[in-house]
Amino acid sequence: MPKQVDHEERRRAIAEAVLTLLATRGAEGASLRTVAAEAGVSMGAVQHYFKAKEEMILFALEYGNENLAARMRQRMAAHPDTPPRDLYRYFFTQLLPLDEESRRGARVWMAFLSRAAIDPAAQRLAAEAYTNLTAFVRARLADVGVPAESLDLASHHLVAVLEGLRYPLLLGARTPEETLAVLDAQLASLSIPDDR
Amino acid sequence: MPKQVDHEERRRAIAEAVLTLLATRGAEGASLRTVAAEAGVSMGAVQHYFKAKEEMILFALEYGNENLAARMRQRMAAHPDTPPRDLYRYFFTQLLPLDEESRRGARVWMAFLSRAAIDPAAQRLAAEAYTNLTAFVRARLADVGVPAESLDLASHHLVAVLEGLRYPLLLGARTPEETLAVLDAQLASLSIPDDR
DNA sequence: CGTTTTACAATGCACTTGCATGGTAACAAG
DNA sequence: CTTGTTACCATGCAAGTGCATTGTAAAACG
Repeated sequence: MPKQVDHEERRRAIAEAVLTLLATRGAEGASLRTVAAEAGVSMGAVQHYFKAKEEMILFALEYGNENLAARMRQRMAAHPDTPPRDLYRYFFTQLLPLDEESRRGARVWMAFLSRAAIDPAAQRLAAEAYTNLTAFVRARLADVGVPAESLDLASHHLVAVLEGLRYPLLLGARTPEETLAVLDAQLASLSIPDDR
Repeated sequence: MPKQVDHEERRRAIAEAVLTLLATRGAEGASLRTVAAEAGVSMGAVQHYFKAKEEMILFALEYGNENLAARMRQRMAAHPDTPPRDLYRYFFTQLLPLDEESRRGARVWMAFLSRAAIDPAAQRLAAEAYTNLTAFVRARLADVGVPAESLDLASHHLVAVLEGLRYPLLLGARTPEETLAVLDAQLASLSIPDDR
């Protein structure tokens, strides 16, 4: 066997380039050539690791999702001593495009959605991402004592608010203050027991 | 002067074709040629009415927004005898992709958003559309007696919920029942006086 | 050593893209 | 009838697209 290369590592590096291009230049901006240039490799390399463009895009989107989820878990784990009550608002604000990193994520997610509206494979991926996010939010709400019988509705409701706050904020139709006010109102409406 | 043609009418007809293509084949599916074919005219005709593709797309998006707003107003006006209390939930459900027409609208709006993330002109248009929608929702909430001091927050909150319910429903990650349950929960949380 | 498999690189191809150009047909104004 | 303006249509073009093909260098294996 020839040159030993970490296959998956290379694919992830290319996926990073795809995500950057999706965020900065949109879906049309991610061609085989621009991706290769962004990743600093030749077009042949990209073709070597992905047999078709569709596979490349889908891999990048999936990678982006897993990566986001991993970073979230990592951040939650980085504060093991902080009680859930103090942590969960921080977690939810991380899902809003308030800094450059999450702005990029929101842009990628928009490109993802617009593709999912057309491409069934992307649609399945996006639906799965929604399911995972909802499950995660549900677990956070359970952490802070939202009663079991309202967990379904509360998590659906909160995910909708988070999703709906994202785009107006990203486009500048809302200020961060207005956005956070709505988030706080939503969190306040949850039936959280205030035991110390 | 030559053949008398309703200039604006032709542009709107082409805009309809653009919206159809955006909804069915996404942003990449709306090329000058496909638009011409969808509208049943030659490519030269499209070029005659729009000097550049960007102008065509932006016009179509603007037209789509105005059209949606007009249809909404028309539907509200079609029931002049119904009290606001009974009308406003109907109005809000119309903004969710529950039937084919509003599903098309939601798909167009997604294409709009993904373009707005890249193109500043589209961004301005989209931000304006959010502002208009929020103002309209605010007026509806005022109609049903939401107190003045909570109108800002309530309208922002409700718009976020509507926006956030749209995409998971469109992608099949939520059922219509789950979606409407969240909407009803949001409406129930408003401080509406229940006079008689 | 030689062979084989992997990891690219370079180029070519058919196709689509937005746009420019040149022409033509129709109709109103003089 | 002539002229001028409008409303197209047909075609051409450079650039970009995804993908196939071919070539090459390197390293593990016999």
